[in-house]
Amino acid sequence: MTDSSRYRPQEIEERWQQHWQSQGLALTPEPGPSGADGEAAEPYYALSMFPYPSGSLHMGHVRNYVITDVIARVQRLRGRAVLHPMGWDAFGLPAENAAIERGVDPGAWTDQNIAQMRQQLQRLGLSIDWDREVATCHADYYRWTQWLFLQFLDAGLAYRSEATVNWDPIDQTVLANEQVDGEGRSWRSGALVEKRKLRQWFLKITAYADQLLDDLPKLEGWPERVRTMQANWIGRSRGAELQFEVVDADGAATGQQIQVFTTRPDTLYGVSYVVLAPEHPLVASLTSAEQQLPVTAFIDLVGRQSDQDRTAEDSPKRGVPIGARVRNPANGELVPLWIADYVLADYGTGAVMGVPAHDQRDFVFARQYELPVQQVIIPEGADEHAYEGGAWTAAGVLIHSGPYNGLSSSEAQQRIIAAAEAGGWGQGRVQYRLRDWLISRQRYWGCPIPVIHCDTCGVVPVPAEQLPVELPQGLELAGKGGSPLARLESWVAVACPCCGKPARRETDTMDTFMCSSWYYLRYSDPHNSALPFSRAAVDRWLPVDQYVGGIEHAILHLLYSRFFTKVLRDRGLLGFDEPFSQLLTQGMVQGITYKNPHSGKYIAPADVADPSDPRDPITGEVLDTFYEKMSKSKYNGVDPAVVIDRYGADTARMFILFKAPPEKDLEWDDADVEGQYRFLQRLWRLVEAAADRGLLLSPRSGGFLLAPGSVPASASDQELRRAVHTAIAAISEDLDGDYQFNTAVSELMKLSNAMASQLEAASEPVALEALAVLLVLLAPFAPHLADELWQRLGANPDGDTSVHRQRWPQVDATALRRDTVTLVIQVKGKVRGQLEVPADADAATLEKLARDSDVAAKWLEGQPPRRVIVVPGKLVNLVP
RNA sequence: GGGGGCAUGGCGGAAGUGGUAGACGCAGCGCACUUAAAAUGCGCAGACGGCGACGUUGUGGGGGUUCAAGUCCCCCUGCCCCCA
Repeated sequence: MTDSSRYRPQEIEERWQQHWQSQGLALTPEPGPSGADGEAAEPYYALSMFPYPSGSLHMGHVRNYVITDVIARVQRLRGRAVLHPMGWDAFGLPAENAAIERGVDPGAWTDQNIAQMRQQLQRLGLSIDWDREVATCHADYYRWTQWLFLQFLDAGLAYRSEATVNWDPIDQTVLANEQVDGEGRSWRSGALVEKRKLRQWFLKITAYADQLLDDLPKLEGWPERVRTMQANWIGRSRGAELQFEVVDADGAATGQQIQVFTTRPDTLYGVSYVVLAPEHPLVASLTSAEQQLPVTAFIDLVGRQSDQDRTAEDSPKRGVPIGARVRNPANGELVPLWIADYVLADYGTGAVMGVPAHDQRDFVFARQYELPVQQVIIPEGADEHAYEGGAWTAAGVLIHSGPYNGLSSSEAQQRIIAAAEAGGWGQGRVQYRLRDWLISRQRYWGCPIPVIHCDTCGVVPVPAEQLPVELPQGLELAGKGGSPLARLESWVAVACPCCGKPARRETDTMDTFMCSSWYYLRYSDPHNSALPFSRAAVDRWLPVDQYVGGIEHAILHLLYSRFFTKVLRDRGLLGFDEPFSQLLTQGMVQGITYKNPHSGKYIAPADVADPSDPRDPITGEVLDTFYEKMSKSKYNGVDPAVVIDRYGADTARMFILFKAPPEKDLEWDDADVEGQYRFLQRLWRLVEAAADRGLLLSPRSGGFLLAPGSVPASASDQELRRAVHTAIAAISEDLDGDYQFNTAVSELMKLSNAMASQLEAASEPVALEALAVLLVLLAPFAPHLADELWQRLGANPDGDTSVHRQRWPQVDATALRRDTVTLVIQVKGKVRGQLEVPADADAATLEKLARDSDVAAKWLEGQPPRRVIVVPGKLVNLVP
């Protein structure tokens, strides 16, 4: 073989990328009748979660965009009109921090990063329609984020309110609940979040809690896990709101009421105290003179704790009585009123009834402060003395509950709620864990909230025709002390759009998740300068057919986007209920990681001399070896650019698709990358050798398949054809709905193996069919190599019949047919032998063949089988 | 504590509705080519026993249903994720 015909990806990939661009292969066609054949092109929308433009592409990005690219390319080959766009989630703190640290302009810094990442992405050979690119930090995009905010405001779904909020002391801003993790830390800075009472903007996502929850079962194309996570997050619980009268020292009603929320109204007779959150508004007025001091001290103490610390089940429960009593509305009993750390002001009514016998937290609390424990529920069928100890929190049968004795928990709940509603002391209520979405941020690099504060008119929206409210440029950013925009007096001071008097701009910017909650809608109509998108465009392309991204967005981004979609639907701006039909949550890309177990230090793989016996290069200690998400601090990252330089994008793509199923974590392994490179080289040699022998494809597009039903004369031709059509069937199935790229690649390998041994003996039409099918099936995975070989086979002499313009091949069922099949003979369920039998033999024939076989003779020892099970085409089981 | 998911060779992973476990690849071993190596090609390869044809055993552990279980049911163990 001449040297010039070796597979050198470095020499072909960039050329094809440029060629595809000049041919407009990735541009979004208008759906509808298209092409000479007049076939209707159905729209297909393939979308990856857009990246934050950090400036450098990592392997997680590569995996994400390659998966979506394969899907987009397959759909094009299947004749769909494909929308496959890309954009940038470009507002956010890294740009602002870079500005503070290095004195650069955040906008310029971001644009430079975008340019750099776009170039890195293009090296992967992605079929992205760059004409539809968006960046959330550009005014022609955020103008519409502001416009949409005003829609929320107009709908009564955006409001400003004073609330106890999460404050990130490092990033100097507030955060939404969704952005605080289980340990009470900021999702971005990792700082322990503090509680502050501030006046902030919220979106009323709770108004859509029911819909967001009830529509989850419709999302059949979503992983069960994500749906469960969202359901847990919304956390709907049904219960009751009950009123306890406050009484004075003599037991006379004072006229004040305490409202408690409970999911267990059936335990009402077991109440031995009532607890208020320390922040509850009635605490001050109800505290008795002698309890004043301890109550004040306690409130001060609790103020320094996080919600997580306060409500964790294993943390100690603390509280103080405030010196007042309330009356149980069911039995008239007087019980003390306490405040305690485990009750939160903004959850439910900020007050709970203490039922130590049937709630674990109440139980711990009651034990600690020697409050009475009254059992009112017993397990069904148990006697009332059978249980003693921890709280019995399950449902059961009521005791010590007056008229409700003997009822089941669920029946008692209904009756007690009914009694409360009739008696005017409570009602049934649904409670959510979901809080309203806090969207204001005291930072510069975000989308300005388009309202103006006027002393006369109050909060005035900026008129739509004055949008965008542009971010002022050239600001001095300090990173401390409130919103930077607030210090820019020339920007803040404006005339009220309503009355014309001097007024002040809102200086908070929006949470970046606002910007990312609607970008997938903008791609349908990215250049619209009159609206964020036209109803026609958005309804044509959406919902997104396939969305691909990381599981880390299971709650935040996906919940917010669903919320946006439902609100915009109710505003008549779009006509569907859910934004994403199918969701694929791809696993992480992990790198091999070495860690010194004693010092805890990470060691770079390059410093480990012998990977089979990894040791610390300095101390010689044996290192721990494991796979973990790639990151700089662990020295376990692999730079995509280095891999592409060395092996080409096609190898990187193939490796990443083959190594693991898409939703599982993927362990990066250089040896496997080499293996993948070898496979592509084998393909190259296989096709080149065929071309050298004069096997050439005519440029006619789509005409490479043999007529359906063709049966070649020779057995070897039939065998090759069977391999070809088996591959078509298997790969088509792997790419249908739930994606199994790993097995699809392995089917390509099998086809290539079959062709390597059978192609030379094959007749020309069968060989050409095999070659063409191989390259079309390969095209979505290794697009450069497939197009190069397609051309080398003569199928693209003028450059306009690219392999990517072909049609996905159809399976010819006759090619899969066999004359004989291997029949497995089992004796008592164990495989004892096999027999070649005619493929069309009926059950009786198969049974006879099996009974008469040597295997039967050997294992049945002359005894006739008691029973025979025949699975036609598969096996015969002889049971002695 | 509640919920969701997972467990298959040395490794990554395959196995429509129960029907030949280990496809495909990596690592490994043998052979060919080579002065040699690399590359390439051909072959072997779950474990145990046997020179062999074969046999036994085997999908985290234990039980069950079935002619037949990686797959279905029950119990247990371990790991991951979400919510407390």
